[in-house]
Amino acid sequence: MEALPRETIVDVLESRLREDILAGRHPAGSYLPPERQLAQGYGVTRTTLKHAFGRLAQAGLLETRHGVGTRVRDFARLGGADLLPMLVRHDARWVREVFEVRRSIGALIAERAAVRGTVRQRAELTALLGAVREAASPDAVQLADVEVHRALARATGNRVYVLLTNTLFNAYLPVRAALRGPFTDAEAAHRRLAPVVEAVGAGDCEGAKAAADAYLRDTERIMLEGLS
Amino acid sequence: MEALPRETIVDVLESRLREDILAGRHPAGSYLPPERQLAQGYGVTRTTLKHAFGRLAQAGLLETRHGVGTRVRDFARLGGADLLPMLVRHDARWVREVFEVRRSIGALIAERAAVRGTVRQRAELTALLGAVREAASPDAVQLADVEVHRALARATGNRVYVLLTNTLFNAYLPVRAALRGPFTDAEAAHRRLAPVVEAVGAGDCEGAKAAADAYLRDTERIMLEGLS
DNA sequence: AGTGACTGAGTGGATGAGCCACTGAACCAG
DNA sequence: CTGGTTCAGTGGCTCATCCACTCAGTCACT
Repeated sequence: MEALPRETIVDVLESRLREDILAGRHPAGSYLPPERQLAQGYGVTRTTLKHAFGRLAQAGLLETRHGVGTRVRDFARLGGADLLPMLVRHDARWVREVFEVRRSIGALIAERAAVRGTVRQRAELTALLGAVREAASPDAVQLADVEVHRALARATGNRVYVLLTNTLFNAYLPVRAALRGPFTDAEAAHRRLAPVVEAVGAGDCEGAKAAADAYLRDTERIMLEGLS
Repeated sequence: MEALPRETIVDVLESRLREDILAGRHPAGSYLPPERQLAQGYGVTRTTLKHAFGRLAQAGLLETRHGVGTRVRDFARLGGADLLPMLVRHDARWVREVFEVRRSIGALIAERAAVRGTVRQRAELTALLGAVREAASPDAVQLADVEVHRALARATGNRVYVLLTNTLFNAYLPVRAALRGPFTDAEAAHRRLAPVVEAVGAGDCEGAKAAADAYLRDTERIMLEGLS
């Protein structure tokens, strides 16, 4: 089974603050109330509040200066891709934009993987593709599918592609339950994905690019019509 | 002048821990020593240590479970692009991989911007390009150059491209002093970048892609030869 | 034997009082 | 007007203490 969900006070406080910020209740550039006051307002200790602040600062949402205060960063302008998970959770319209980028980058990755993938990596791809067909539940199919894409990214030989892929998946996985359309039928999912793996396996760079683009376009369509 | 450098204990402790993790002194999957023991080892309070832990957990390097312990995540496999800045700082070999990806994605962005950029955005690009030529110091040229690329990302109409661009810049800007080669001559920098802005302004999608690729290739070459 | 409740050691989570360090503005002396 | 001083307000950090969770071992009961 799954491990997981513990909700500590800091977790809750962090989400609460994040929501307040993303919803614009604390505009970019504005200063938050002093820690002592804010902590009292939320009914927590200053220490606890600071833990939440620390995380949000690390995420790029806040910026604190000793002796001055804590201010909301202009994350829409300067923020990095690690904000995506929280942005997607906060506003589903981001999903479409994520998909568009995912499609372009997915095609790039398939192309590179076809050129650079090692024999070992191609074999791994085939094995992981098989796992998609064998997966028992739609959820498992979805996760198996993700693993194939991670392996594709690794096969580019460029670790930055792996990180980017993870970033995009991190944005997508938390809301994946709503996007399960393409994975209800393991056989069909396997059929859609297979051409990509085959083209990469054959070292067919143009073919891999086209197959990846087609795969991502199909999957995206099915996901979004389920969302409507 | 710049604002900046405060080094709090938590900052130092965080870097120290991060180094220890990235260098593999705490292998992925292994548990860190208990907080009380570790805090004593570093000569700080447990509270302070926990602040540092919080940041690293947010960054995806650690994973804490109540009653069990704190464990090092397999960030190389599962980490997101937000790790890039620390990875680059820790090992310069990442820079080359970042550049390769930057080149591919930069071409994508230019292509989209040519198709989708609004009149207003094209005008902004021209203005920002002008600022590159006018910049007084190499450092200013470099930052003006970055602003042009941010604007290009905005012109795609897809906010995810903006975030990705920021992520890649976040990886690059902390070490930018070592990569100033292309920006010592403002006039030359302007000359290299101009074709991209022009093609985007003209709505020439193929041309923009080619120009961006050429620009990024040139810049990258100059940077890396300065690096040896 | 097998089952299930109980217990205790070890872990992280949270608190609140207290002090230190920094910033900026107001003030004041030159 | 300039430059130093003061002070109120802010975040940084520590400490001592308690709470909550996990896990493995125990032990009585079946």
